[in-house]
Amino acid sequence: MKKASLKDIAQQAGVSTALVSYVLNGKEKETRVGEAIAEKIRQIAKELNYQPNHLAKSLRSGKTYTIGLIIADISNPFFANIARVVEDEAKKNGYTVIIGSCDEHAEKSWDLLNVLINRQVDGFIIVSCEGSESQVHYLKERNIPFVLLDRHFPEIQTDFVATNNYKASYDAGVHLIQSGYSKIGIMAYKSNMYHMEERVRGYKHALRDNHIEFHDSWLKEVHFETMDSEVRTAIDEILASGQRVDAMIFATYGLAINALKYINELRLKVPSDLAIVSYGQAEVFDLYYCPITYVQQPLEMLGKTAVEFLLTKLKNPEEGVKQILMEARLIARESSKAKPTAVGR
Amino acid sequence: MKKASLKDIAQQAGVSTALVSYVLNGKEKETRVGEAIAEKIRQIAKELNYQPNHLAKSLRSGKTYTIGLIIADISNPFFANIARVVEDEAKKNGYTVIIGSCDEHAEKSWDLLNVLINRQVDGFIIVSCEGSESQVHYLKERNIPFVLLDRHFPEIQTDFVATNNYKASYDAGVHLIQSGYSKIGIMAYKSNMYHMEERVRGYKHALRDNHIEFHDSWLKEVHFETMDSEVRTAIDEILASGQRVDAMIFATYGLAINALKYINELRLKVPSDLAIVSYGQAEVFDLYYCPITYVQQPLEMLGKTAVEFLLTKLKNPEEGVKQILMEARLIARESSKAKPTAVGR
DNA sequence: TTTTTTTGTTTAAACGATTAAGCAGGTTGC
DNA sequence: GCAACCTGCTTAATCGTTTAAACAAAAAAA
Repeated sequence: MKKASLKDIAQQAGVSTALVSYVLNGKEKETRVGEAIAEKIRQIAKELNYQPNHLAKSLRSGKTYTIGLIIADISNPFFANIARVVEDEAKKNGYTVIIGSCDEHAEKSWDLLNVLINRQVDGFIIVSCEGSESQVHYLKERNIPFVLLDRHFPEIQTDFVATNNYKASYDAGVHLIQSGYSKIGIMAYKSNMYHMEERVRGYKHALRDNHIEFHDSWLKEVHFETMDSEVRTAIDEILASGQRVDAMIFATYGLAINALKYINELRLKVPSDLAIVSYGQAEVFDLYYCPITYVQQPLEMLGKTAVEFLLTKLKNPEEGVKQILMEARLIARESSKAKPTAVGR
Repeated sequence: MKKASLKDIAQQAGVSTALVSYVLNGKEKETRVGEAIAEKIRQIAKELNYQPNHLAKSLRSGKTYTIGLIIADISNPFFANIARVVEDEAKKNGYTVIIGSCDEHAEKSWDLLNVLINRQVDGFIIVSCEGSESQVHYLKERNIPFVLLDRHFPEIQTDFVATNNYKASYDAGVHLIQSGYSKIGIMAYKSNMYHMEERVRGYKHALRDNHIEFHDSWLKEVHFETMDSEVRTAIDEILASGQRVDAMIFATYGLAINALKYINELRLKVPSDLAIVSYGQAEVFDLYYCPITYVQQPLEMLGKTAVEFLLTKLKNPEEGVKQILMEARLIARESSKAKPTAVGR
């Protein structure tokens, strides 16, 4: 059973395809189609279960009603959740999303970008990875609409929707300090991505503003690709250091997971041996024997707003640059509970 | 800067678009294009950074090199992992995946199906939900290639790739029994989906084969939509019953998560108060204070095989029906460790 | 020299839609 | 009675490709 096309309907109705198109697109009034023939066309369309061919429509109109979503990894719960929000929000507006995982790899990201551009997506929502500045510039030059999500490049003027990571880390630091911890480490990715730097900067400022001297050994930066092993040595080091930390901030979900596994192996007790605050969001944090304090990013709003920005841009390409930093919320749990032995406050 | 088309290249080279198409598709030999002109065309194509328009190609060829993946929810780690495997495997073969989440809702699933059919996907990989039999029949009638993944309808003859759920549950049951538990409950979705029934059936047979009488109160079926509250009452009941269970099997990840939260609230100790085996797969199971024994489904193989089945079907639509049930592996952990008070063995 | 074959290229239809423009035939206005 | 306007429809171009078929010119075979 071949799919019915406009032509098939036209033939059955004994009219031209133009009329069929008009009627089926609700333009019968403007184009003065006879009421009787219109009804007949609708009838036949229903009988043949006519479904318009999106490819043809898109080729003609230049609009595919498709948006490309480039993220690091769909199997990471943070991105999976974001993706879900984006999918739903897009669908609400008649758009379809194509998701691509680039594994924090600029090259894969380029590939994805090109594949999706060839597929004529109308625009992109992108969680940029390190070294992908050129891709952003390319999109700007080519005048392809896009919105950066979760991460952005401050030196490049673009639309973006992200979290105020500085503030989030600052809050996390202050929270730990107020809970009586004073030797606070942080683990982050080795990266010059702005959002990562901000996460570290916020933490440092929290220390500074509370008159705690920062020690270089407290900052552990690991490579994304070799995270599994590096996290372990990093933990070993940070615990062995002269200034052994009593609390740690993990700048991403992946780091926290790896660290927690190792911490369990070491039989360290959270929070008595080590207090913890992490970025990210997942069931683990609730179900861990000692529920983990975490930085709750406004996932839903991030995703929705990104879609919204992109869609308005698609409607009105001339509109000005839209940028927004959303505030995260620190969800305090057991893993950072006030130190019983705290003397200070 | 408009995108360069075949026509643009043809104009610059002073030839017809046909030649350009031939050269750029590597058909210069068969179609005897002059070597000099061919080189010139390639040169100009590179200069203009020509990227073929996928829409036009697809419209002409009837192939989009796109496959639709319909799952319950991309934010569920099981599906997210599957999706990732499918994405990678598809990309390897030059295909793009469009993912849709239907929330176990037959109606949403229909919507997705139609949207994707209109977008002319070449075929589908579908994790069917309850009540979607008609959709499967529709695809068969319309002769649209598809493979069912993870779930299937035994009464409908289709390609499928799934787990041997009967065996998996049977193994889970036997494992618990051998570990000294004898009052074993199971929580599943209220559903007449085959995979769910098999999970219950395997469990029942494990009891039967080990001369343990099954009690109706040991089987708790909850509705997917109202899972949050129903799981709690189910746990309350199964623990209050005359035949209080000492172990439980959770037939899905979602059920386990909800149950564990409640079990934590109740301050029940796993496994001493209640041993646990669960389906699903996620970091939680590793990091729970008492690592959870779980049924490890061969995610990677499931996804890869589904793509493989679909692609061979796309290449050769006439080929016979392909069905495969893969074996799961029980990963035994603390949550089902041998009962210290066990008398039997 | 004429016919056939080969070579290199163009033409044009097709995929399935949209839409500006054209064209009869009927009404209305003056 | 003739221009102007409506009404209801068709024609044909277009989007960017692919590809069978046609074609002209040159080379080979007769």
